[in-house]
Amino acid sequence: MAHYKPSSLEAKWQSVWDEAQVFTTEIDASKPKYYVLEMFPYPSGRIHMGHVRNYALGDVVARYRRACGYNVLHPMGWDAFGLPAENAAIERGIHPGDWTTDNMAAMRAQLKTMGLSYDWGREIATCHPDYYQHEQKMFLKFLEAGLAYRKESWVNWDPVEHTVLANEQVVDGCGWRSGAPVERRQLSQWFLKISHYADDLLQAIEGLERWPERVRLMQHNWIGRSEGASVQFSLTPASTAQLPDTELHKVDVFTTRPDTLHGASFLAVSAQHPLALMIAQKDSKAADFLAECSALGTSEAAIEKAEKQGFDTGLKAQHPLLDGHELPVYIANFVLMDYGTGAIFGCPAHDQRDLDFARKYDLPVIPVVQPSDADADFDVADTAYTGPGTLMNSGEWDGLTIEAGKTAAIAAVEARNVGTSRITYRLRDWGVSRQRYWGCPIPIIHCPKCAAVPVPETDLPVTLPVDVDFDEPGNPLDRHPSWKFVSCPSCGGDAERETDTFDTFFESSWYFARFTDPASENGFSREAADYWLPVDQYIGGVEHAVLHLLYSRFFMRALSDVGYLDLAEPFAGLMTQGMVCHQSFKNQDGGWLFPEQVTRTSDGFVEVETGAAVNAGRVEKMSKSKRNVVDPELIIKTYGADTARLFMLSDSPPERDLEWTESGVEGAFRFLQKIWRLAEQADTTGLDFLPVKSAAHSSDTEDLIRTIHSAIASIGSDIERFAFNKCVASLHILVGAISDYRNKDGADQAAFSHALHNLSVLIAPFSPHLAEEIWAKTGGNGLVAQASWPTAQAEWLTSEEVEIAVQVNGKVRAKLSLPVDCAKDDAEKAALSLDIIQKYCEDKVIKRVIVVPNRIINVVC
RNA sequence: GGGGGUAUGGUGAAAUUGGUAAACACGCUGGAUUCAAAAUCCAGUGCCGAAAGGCUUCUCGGUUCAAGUCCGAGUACCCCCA
Repeated sequence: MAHYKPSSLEAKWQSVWDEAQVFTTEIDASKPKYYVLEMFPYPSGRIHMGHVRNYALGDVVARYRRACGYNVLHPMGWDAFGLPAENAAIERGIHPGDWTTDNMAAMRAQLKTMGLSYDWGREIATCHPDYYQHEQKMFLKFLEAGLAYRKESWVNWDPVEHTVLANEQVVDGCGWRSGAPVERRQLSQWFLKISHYADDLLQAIEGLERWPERVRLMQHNWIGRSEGASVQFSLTPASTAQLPDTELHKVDVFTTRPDTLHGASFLAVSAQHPLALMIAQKDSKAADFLAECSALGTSEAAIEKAEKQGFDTGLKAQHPLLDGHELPVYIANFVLMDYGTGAIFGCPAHDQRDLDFARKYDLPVIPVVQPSDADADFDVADTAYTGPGTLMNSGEWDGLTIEAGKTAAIAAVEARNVGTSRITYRLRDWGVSRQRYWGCPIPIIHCPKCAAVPVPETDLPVTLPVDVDFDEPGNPLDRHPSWKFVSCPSCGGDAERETDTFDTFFESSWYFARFTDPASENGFSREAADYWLPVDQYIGGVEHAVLHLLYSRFFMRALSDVGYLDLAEPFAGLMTQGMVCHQSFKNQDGGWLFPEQVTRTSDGFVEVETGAAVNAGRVEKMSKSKRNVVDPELIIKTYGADTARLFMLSDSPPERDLEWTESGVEGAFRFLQKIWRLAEQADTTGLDFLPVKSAAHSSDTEDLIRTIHSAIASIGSDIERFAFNKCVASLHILVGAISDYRNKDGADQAAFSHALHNLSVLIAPFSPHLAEEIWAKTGGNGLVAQASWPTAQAEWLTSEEVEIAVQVNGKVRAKLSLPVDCAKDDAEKAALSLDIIQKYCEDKVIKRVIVVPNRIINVVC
C-alpha cells in the first residue's frame, strides 16, 4: 500500500490545475457571479500563519461557491508600497523596489504551495506604475470635483522616522515604530474630503447586514455624529479694544449641550485657534503655553490623559443669552481645533473635563440639571452630573427635560441671532500626504507663480525615480538632483514636483475594483465593475475594522461621483477572522524561546538542548518578538497544505482566536491519512451504484447512504454560515461511518466507493489536493475542483423512528423510541406506560402532560 | 471614564425558533497488535459516589411545564473609543 505523501501529491494537482486553467475567470452573464476576496498582503517576504488562516477561509468559500454553480472571482495581489521596504533599504542597502519584487516572488511561491484557487492571471502589485498611475488620475478627478484639497495642518511628526504619523501610530505620545517623542508640526498637506460623505457613510452602515455587528459599531463611533448647536460669544468692548482684527471679536462655539448654557462659566479655545495665535503674537507667556500644547501631540487619547491646563487670556466674552454676564476666555490644552469649531463654553457642573478645569482655576460651578431624585439645592462636588434630569437655575427653561431644553436653547439663540442648530462629526478629512519615497507620487507641481498645479493628464504617470539613495534620513525625493525640477505646466517657469507620496491606504481603497479588470487602461472598466462588484465576501483581520474599510467605502462613493462607476458599498459581506495564537516560552534568564526549542516532559516544559526548566507563558498572538511562531512553510513541508488548511478550519470558529498546537496538526494529519488508506481500497464501481431505496441494499448500506446525505446537507449550510469547524466535524462523522462500513461483513464495494466519491467533493473546499486524488481513484470525470456540489435527497434525511426524552417535572427520566410525527395522544400514552415514569409519578396526581412532537414529553405532577 | 463582547468537561468546542447539555476533535486511562516502539484498532472519559442515586453551562435571583438560550443584579477576562 502506498503511503500518503502530500508533498508530491500536492505538487501534482497544483500543476494540473495550473495547466487546465481551472481558476481562470471571465465575465459570464449567464451565471450568477460571486466575488470572494481576502485582504491582500503586504509583501514582507514570508507568509505567516495569519495569512494561512485568512486564505484557507477564503478558499473554502471560493471552492464551495464554484461547486454551487457560481462564476467565482477569487484574485490575489500585493499591497506593495510601504515603510518596511524603505527600512530594508536603509538597513541593508537594497533598493525598496528590488526588495519588494524579491519578497513578492518568495511569497507567491509560498502561497502556491497552499493550493489556493486563485486566478493568478489577475495578480496586481500596487507599486507598479501600471497600478498607481490610475490613482494619480483619480486624485486629479477628486481635485476637480472638490473632493481633494490642500491645507496647512498640524501633524504628529516623528523626528526619527522623518514622517507624519496618523493618530493611531502615536502610542503614549511616542512614535509606534521609533519610540521617539512625537512633535507637532505644521505642514501643507493634501486631504481627501471624506467628511463630505460622513452622513451617508453613517446611514449606510445600517444596510451592511452581512457585516459583523462590532465592526458596524466601530465605524458608527468613529464617524461620531453629534447633534448640537453653534453659538456665538462676542468679546466685551473692553476686550475687543485690545484686538485690532474684527474677525476675532466673536468666538464661534460648538456644543452638544446648549441646554446647559445658563451653567456656562468660562470660554476655552484650542491652542491652534486664530484667537490663541493672535494673542500669542503679543504675549510671550501665551506663546510658551502654545508651545507646551504642541508638545502634547494631536491624539485625543494623549489630550485626555494630560492634565487639564489653561492660559487666562484676560479677555472676557459676553454670555449670548444673559446680558451683562461676562465669562473669562482661556486657551486650553484639551480643546481640539479639528473638532467642532475649536472653541467651547465650559459648563463645569455637567462635564467632567470642564469641572476639573474649573476647580483648578477656581471658576464658578453652577448646576443647571437637577437629577429626578435630588432636591432644589442640588450641587456637584468632584463628579460632574451627566445623567438625565430637569433644568434648574436656567430662567424660563426651569423644569424642562434636557431634550426640551436643547430645543428651547436653540430657539433662543436663533431668536437673538447668536447661534443655530448644528451637526458635527468626529470623522476628520483624510490626510493622504506622506513624506516618504516608497509610495505613489502625488501628481502636483508647485510653481512659485501658479501655486499648486496638477500634472496634465498627458504627462501621467508620474513615476518614481529609481536612482535614489537612503544615506541620509528623510525623503530621498526631496534631495533628488533632477526628478523634482520641472517646468510649470501652466506658465512654463521653473517649478518643483510635490515630493510627498500617498498614504498606502490609498492603494488598498480600490484594489478590489482593479481585480475586476486588471489590464484596463482606465483602472477598471465600467462593465467589469458593474458585473463583479460589490465583493460578495470579504475576509480579513479585524484590525482593519475602521480605517481601510471606511476609506474603501468613501472611495467607492467618490469614484462614483467622478464617473468611474455606480456603487456606494464595496463589500456586501464581511468576515473578520481571529488571530492565530501560540503559547510563549521563556528560559530562566527571561529570554523568549521558539516552540521547537521547548519540549514537554513529566516535569513540565524544558529546553530541548539543556533540559533546563522553561517558564510557560500565555497563549497569545504569534509574534516574532515573543518567538511564539510556527513557520507555515515548515508545516506545509512536513504535513502538506491539506493538513495545514484542515487544521486551521477545524476546532475554532473563524471569528475567534485559534491556538496553534502541534497535537492538533497531527490530529488533522492522521485524519487525512485515514482517508487516504480508505481511498486506496476504493475503485470505480461506485459510479454504477444507485443510492435509491431498494431491497438490494442492506440496512448497513442504507445507513451509510443516510450518513452521506446528512453530511451533504449540513456541510453546505455550515459553509454558508462560516461554521467550518462544524463542517470538519461532519467530515469526521462521515469518514468514521465509511470506515466502520468497510469493516463490516457483507459491505458492498460499490456503496463504499460511492461514499468515498461523495466524500471527495465534500472535502474539496478544505483539503483540495487529497480530494482530487480520491475523485480520480473513484472514477470521477475531470477534476473535483470543477465538480458540482451534490444534492442532499430528502428521502435519506429522515428516519422512521425518533428518540424522544421523557421528563417528569422537567427532569429527563427516560428515553422512548417513537415513529416520526406520531400523534400526541399516542406519544403521551407510550410515555405514561413506561415503568420508570410510573414510578416517578407514584402517589402524585398528573396535572398536565406536555408533548412537543419529535422532541420531548414532559409529565407535570 | 464611555461603548461593545465573552464566560459550557482536563483542552478547543457543539447545541437554527426556550425542548434529551457536552456533537466532533485534542488530551488522558485501559485493552488488542508488537521482541519493543511508532502507527493502527477496540473500550472508557463532565463532576461526586462502591452503588443506588445526586449534581452540573461564571455567581445570585426571576419568568416558564421546561432556561446554556429570555429578564434583573453581580464577578472575571477581552476588544474598541478615551
